[in-house]
Amino acid sequence: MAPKVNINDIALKTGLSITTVSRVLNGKAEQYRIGKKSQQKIKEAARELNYIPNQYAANLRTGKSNTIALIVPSLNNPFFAGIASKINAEVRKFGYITIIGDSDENQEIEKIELLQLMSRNIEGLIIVPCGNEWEHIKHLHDLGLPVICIDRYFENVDLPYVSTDNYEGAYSATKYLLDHGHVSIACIQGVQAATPNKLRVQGFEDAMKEAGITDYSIVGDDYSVQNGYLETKLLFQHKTKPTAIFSLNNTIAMGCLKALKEEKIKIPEDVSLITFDDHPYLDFLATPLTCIAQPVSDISKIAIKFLFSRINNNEKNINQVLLKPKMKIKESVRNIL
Amino acid sequence: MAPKVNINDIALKTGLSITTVSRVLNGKAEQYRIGKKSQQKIKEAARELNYIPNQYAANLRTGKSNTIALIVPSLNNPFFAGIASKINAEVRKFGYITIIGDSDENQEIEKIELLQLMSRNIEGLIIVPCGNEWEHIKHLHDLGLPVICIDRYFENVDLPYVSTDNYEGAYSATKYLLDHGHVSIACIQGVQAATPNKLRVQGFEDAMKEAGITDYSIVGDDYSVQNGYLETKLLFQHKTKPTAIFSLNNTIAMGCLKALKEEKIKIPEDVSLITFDDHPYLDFLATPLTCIAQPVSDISKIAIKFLFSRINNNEKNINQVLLKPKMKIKESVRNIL
DNA sequence: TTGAATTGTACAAACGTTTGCGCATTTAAA
DNA sequence: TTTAAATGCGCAAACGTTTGTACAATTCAA
Repeated sequence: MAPKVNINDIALKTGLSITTVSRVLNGKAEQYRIGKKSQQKIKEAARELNYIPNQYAANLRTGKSNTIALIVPSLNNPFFAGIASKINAEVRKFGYITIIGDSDENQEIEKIELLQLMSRNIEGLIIVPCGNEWEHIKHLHDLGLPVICIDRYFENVDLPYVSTDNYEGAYSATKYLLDHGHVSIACIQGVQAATPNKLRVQGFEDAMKEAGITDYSIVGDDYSVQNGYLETKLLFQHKTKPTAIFSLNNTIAMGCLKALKEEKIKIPEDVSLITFDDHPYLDFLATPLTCIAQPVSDISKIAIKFLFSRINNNEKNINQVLLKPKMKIKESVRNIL
Repeated sequence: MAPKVNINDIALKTGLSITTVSRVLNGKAEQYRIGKKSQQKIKEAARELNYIPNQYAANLRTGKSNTIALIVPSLNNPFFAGIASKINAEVRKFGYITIIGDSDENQEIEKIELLQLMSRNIEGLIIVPCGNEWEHIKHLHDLGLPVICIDRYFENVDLPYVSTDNYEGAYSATKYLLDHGHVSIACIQGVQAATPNKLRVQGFEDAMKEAGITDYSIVGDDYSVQNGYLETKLLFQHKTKPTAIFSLNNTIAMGCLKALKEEKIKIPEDVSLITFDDHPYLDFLATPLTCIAQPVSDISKIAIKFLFSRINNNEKNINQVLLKPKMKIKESVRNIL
C-alpha cells in the first residue's frame, strides 16, 4: 500500500499547523476562527492530496467509532438479509456504518464475532441471537453498550428488544386453519428453546386447545430447510396424515415444499400449508403460500430508533416491544368444511 | 459505556510492564523469553478483568486492520446475500473480518461507502460494482489496495475479477430456446453499460444471428423487479408476442413472473421463460424455472484466494477469470417444434 | 498612546497499542 | 573466582488524530 496522506502532509503543504488542519477538516473552522484563506488552502490541499481521514486514529482520541454492529444467524435467509439491508441503509442516515456479522446459527461463532466487534469499538449492537444463552449479551449491555435484540429475544431478561407478536401470529394462523375445518394439524418448529419459537408453539397450542383439540403433533427442532424437509417426510409416513401443516418459519417452509413436491402431495388439495415469514417469491409458487408476515421494515426502524436514543441520549429504559404480524391470505389453505 | 480495561490495567495488576503484557497477549512470549509464571499471571489477569483488545489502537501502530470490505449492490437480492454470506464465512478463516456495504445500486452511495471504508483502513476490497464508472475503483487499486471485482466487472480495465462466463451462459440459454423451436424471443436486460449485461446480450444476439434470426427485441435497462414487470407487460401489448422470454437476472425474472401472473399468461404453455441466476425457490414456483446458475460459491472462494494472495504475498498479477455457468433445466421452456 | 478586545493560529498531551533496543540478573563455562 | 552466555523484562518512541490552553498580532475604543 502506498503511504497514506495524513493531516501532517496537509499541514506541511499549506504551511499551517496540524491543529488548524484538523479543525478545518472537521468543520470547526468558525468555532475556532480560522481565516477564510486558510480554510480554502487546507480544503484544496486535502483534495489535491486525496486525503482520507484515518477513522481509527480519530477514534482512539475521541472514543467515537461511528460504528454499530448487526449480527444475524444467516445472511442466506432472505428474512435476515432483508433486515440487514434495511438496517444498513437506515444507520447510514445517522452518519454511522454497520458491521454485519453472520453467526451461522452457531452460538460459539456468535460469541467470537461479538468479541471481535467489541475490539472494534462498536457503539451499539443489534442482534438476532441464535441460541438460548443470553449471558454474554447481557454482559455487554451491563457494561453500558447499547444493545437491542430483534426478531429473537429472551423473556424475563432485562434486554431491550423489538420483535413480532409471535404468539398472536401463531394463534391467528392456527385459528385460520381451524376455521377452515382442519383438525389434524402438524406444527413444524425451529429451535425449541428460542423465545419466538416457544411463543409460536404456545399460540398454536392455545388455539388448538380452545378448539377442544388435544391430538396434534409438534415436530422439528431446527430453523433449517433440512428440518422442514425431514419432518414433512416423516409426517406423511404416519397412518394418520395431517390435513394441514403450520411451518414456523420460511426455511422450514422451503423444506416442507421440497418434501411435498417429492411425495407429490398437492397444496392445498392434499394438505394445507401456512407459514411464518413472507417473501416475494411466495406469490409465485405453484400454490401461493398463505403466510404470517412480520413487519420487517418497522422492526428495523424501531430498533434503530431505540439504539440511537441509547447512544445519543443515553436513554436507559429497557424498551421491549412486539409488533403485530399480518396474515397474508393466499391460496395454500383449503376449506374442508 | 464503562471505561474499558486496557493493557495498562493488566500491567498494574500484575506488576509487570505493558511491554510484557502486550507480548504475552500477542503470543510472542516465547520469542521474547517471558517467564512462565509471568505469562500465567498476565493471562489470568486478562481474563479476570475481561480485557478486550483495542483493535484500533493496535492498527494505528501496526497498520494492520485485519479487515476487508465487501460492497454489493443489494443485500436484498438473494444472489448477493448468498455471496455475502459465503465471503463472510471464508474471510473469517483467515482471521479477518468483513465489513459489508450495500450500495443500493447507486454509484454515488458506492463512492461514499468506499471512502468510509478506506477511512477504516481496510486491507482489501471485494466489490460488485454497481455502475459503469470504474475510475474510483481503479484508483484504489493503483494506490496499492488489493481489489477484486466479482460478478460485475470492467472490460479492458486492469482490475482483477472473478465472474461467470456470461457470454457462454447467455449463448447456451438462447441456443436452448432455439433448439426448442422458439424464434420470437424477447430478452429483458439490466443495466446496459454493465459488462456482464453486455456479454449476456451479446451471447443472446450471437446465438440468434447464428440461427439466422434478426428480428428479436432486447428491452429493459435496470436490474430491478419493476423493470422486469414493466417490460413484460409491454411485451405483451405488441401485436407479435414473444413465445419465449430470456430474463437476464433473478430480479428481472421476478418482475416477469409478476406480470405474467397478472396477465394470466401461463408458463410454459403460453410463453417459455429462462433466466440467469438460480435460487432455491425457483424449484417450487408454479412452473420451476429453467435457469443459468452461476457458481456463487466458487466465485467467492476464488475471489478470496486472490485477495489474500495479494494481501499476504503481495501478488501482483491482475487475475481475471471467468467460471462456467451451469444450465439447470426445469420446466419453464416448452418445446414448440 | 494605551489597554482591552478580537482574531488567527500553534504547542503539546492524550488515546491504547507495538516494538527496537538495552539493561539487569542469573546461570554456565573456564 | 572471572567472564561469557542466557534469561527476563522494561524504556520510550511511534502510529494519526483531537483538543484545552496559550500566545502573538491586529483592531478598536478611549
